[in-house]
Amino acid sequence: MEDGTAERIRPRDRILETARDMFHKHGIKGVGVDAITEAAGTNKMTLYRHFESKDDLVIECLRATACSANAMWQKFEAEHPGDKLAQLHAWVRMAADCLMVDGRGCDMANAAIELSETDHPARRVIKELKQAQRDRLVGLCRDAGIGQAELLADTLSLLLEGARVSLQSVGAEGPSAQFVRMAEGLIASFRGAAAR
Amino acid sequence: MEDGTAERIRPRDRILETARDMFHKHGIKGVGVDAITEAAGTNKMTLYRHFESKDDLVIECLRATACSANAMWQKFEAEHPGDKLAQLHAWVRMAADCLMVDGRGCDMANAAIELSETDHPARRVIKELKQAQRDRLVGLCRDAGIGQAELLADTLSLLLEGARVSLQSVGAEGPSAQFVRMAEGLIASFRGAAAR
DNA sequence: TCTAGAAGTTACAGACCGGTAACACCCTAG
DNA sequence: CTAGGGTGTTACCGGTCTGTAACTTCTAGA
Repeated sequence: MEDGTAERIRPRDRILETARDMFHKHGIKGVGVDAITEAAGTNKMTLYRHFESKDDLVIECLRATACSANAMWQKFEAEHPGDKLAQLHAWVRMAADCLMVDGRGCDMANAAIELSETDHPARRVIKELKQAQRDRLVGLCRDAGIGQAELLADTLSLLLEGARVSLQSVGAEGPSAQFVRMAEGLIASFRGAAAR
Repeated sequence: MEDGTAERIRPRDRILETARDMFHKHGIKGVGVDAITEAAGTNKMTLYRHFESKDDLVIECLRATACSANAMWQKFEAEHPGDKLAQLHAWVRMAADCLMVDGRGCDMANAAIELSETDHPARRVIKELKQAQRDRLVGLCRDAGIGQAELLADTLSLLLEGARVSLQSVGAEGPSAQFVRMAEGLIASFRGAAAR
């Protein structure tokens, strides 16, 4: 009984995973709950037994995305324990890989753009989770011994955010192609300013 | 007859202007043609007499946006004739003002995110117009006598793009607040590198 | 003043949306 | 074996969406 059934994931998790994937690819308003449940091999009723509404599902997807991001940060620490500068370079490499493979932007940012209503419940969550990621990057820069850690972290944040959206509007041959060079140049520049 | 009727703009232009405003505020999928025509003080039939489809209207709106951007560039040249460096600083100031006053991102980028279908007719137009703006900024940097003009222009592009989306996700107190300092620092740094 | 074309009005088609109700089913824990 | 909770199925509600048809009204120009 432990075999075979182990293959079968709980419907709630299937829905969540499928929804994340479809929201990411087609946008939130671009995919309906029917399409999600069908792709997840279940039905609408089961979705609404596990999630209060589509908005609720969206929020849960965003939380799952933040959770994945957390795992990424833990991987940096595991691969370069204690070496904060190496972790920063790993962050740049991860960001670049993300640009190469994905083609579509950050789920949080995309959601923020799509859900333009200022009082939309997801906006609170997005702001909160984005703020947490920012704090994390600032902390990493500071621990790497960089002066003006906030400014570097914010600049890198904007560069990545811009690269992800530019990738969608201008394309892969656009400004985003230079992301790594920009990021590494900035880090070197900020490190040099501290040494001087 | 020239008075009074002069106030009344042609329905097509009213629709176009209203659509631009509403698409900008609520997104493309967030506003229907009925809402646009009502806000423009006309009706759906008139819209479909002037535009083949909603997609066609969207494309026309994007072209109008690009046209406004062109006017901005001409203003730079008019205010600082021949002084390309001053024009570059004016670009930074304009971008910052845009961040302050607007709160919502670039129409082209927003549209690219929202219209995720890779074969959507608007995507061609977006790519084309964004590419033109990029070329323009590269040209300005080069004419300002900056070495690695492409790299500076692309970095500034990504910074602005990132600031506009960050403004929507993290908020005004987020990384986008430092945009001017970042941009001016970059310009100074690239100018310094050329002088050295 | 007459006329042609532009614009307004109403109604509708067909599809999709989020969300719910009622009921049948299956599988597992006891 | 049985009871019950999780799941699947079907049908439906009210609303909104893009787009069209047929008809009336307005208005500018000759």
